[in-house]
Amino acid sequence: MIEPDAAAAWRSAAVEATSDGDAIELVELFFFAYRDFVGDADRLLEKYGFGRAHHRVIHFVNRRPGLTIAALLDILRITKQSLNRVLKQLLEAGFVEARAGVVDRRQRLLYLTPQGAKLARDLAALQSARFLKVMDELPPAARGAASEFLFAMIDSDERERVRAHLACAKSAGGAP
Amino acid sequence: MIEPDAAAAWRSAAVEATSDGDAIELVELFFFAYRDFVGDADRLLEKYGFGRAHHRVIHFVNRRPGLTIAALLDILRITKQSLNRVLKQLLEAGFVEARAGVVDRRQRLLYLTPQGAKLARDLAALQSARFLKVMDELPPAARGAASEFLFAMIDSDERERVRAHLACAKSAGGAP
DNA sequence: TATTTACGTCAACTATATTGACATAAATCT
DNA sequence: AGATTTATGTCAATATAGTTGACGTAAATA
Repeated sequence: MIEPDAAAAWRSAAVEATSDGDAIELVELFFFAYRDFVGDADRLLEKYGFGRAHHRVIHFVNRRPGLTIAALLDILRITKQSLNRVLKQLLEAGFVEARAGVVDRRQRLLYLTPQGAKLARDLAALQSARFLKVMDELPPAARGAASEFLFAMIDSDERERVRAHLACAKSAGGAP
Repeated sequence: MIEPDAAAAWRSAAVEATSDGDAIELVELFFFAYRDFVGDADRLLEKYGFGRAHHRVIHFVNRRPGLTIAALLDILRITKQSLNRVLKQLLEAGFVEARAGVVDRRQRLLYLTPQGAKLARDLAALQSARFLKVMDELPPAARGAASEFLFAMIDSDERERVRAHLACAKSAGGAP
């Protein structure tokens, strides 16, 4: 076999150097990959009458219980008015709850209710499943490269913040 | 040095197997990476009064000159009414032109005008630049893995179509 | 006490998508 | 040739997710 499959062909072509044409292909692959990636969750959210905006709130509150409004706005990069609309819906529907901050009572610390936690688990399971399947399909040597690649795609002046977010979420999610 | 950087640490952790927790990290990295990736183009489009929807049309018409409306709808997965709004703007602003199909005169074959082609080049340059920089930062062995990873992230029943699209665009873009 | 901070809210607007109905011209089937 | 299907355009109403700007309130802080 001269060309086992197209993915392998791209790979071998890109090992030495990456041309401008290859980069455009990556642009398109990224577009299609993200489209399908969010599609999984969209179908589940529809059953609850929620959209992607609700998903993002549920996701990040799940990852960092006790998140403040300001911190969430900083992650999502939207205005408080825009967040407030979806957050209000999630609060009223009983998926998220807000407790007054203990150190600073102006802050509203966000937590998922059991119902919200279940939806978060279901959504995470869908999206994790895609990644786990992908990692299974990929040769072992390429697996770590995926996260390195995604991390490198983030604005360099944002990486430290993302790294801190991941580390914080890891400790928050891990210990009881 | 025990831990040169966080990306390498994730890599070594993921080489053997990918856990559920790792997958959630990938979900977040994908979110942040896509957010920053589209941000580049957004800032340029703003100067023209265009949005992401216009970008997608310009991108795919540039990649496949002579694309029909139906083919574009199939790629973008939106309704004709939604496409029509942005397409009309692009036609009126002189970035895209439509010629009647030669074999089937009902079809409107889409092409970029010189002005549209310039914007397409500028947008592509921005997004390619990010990928080229990323590929430069990544160890050579990880470069091909990026496209393999993105391709694997696409719905399996869609991959053939995407592969065909890339092959077609490659030949269309290459020859004069 | 004065000011700043964290957050909520009302209002108007934009961009992008949807569904549904209907129109037209060209291709194709019978 | 007439009937039907196909490719596309268009009008209208609606939904979601975002924006800017202005104003309010309670709590922390200078």
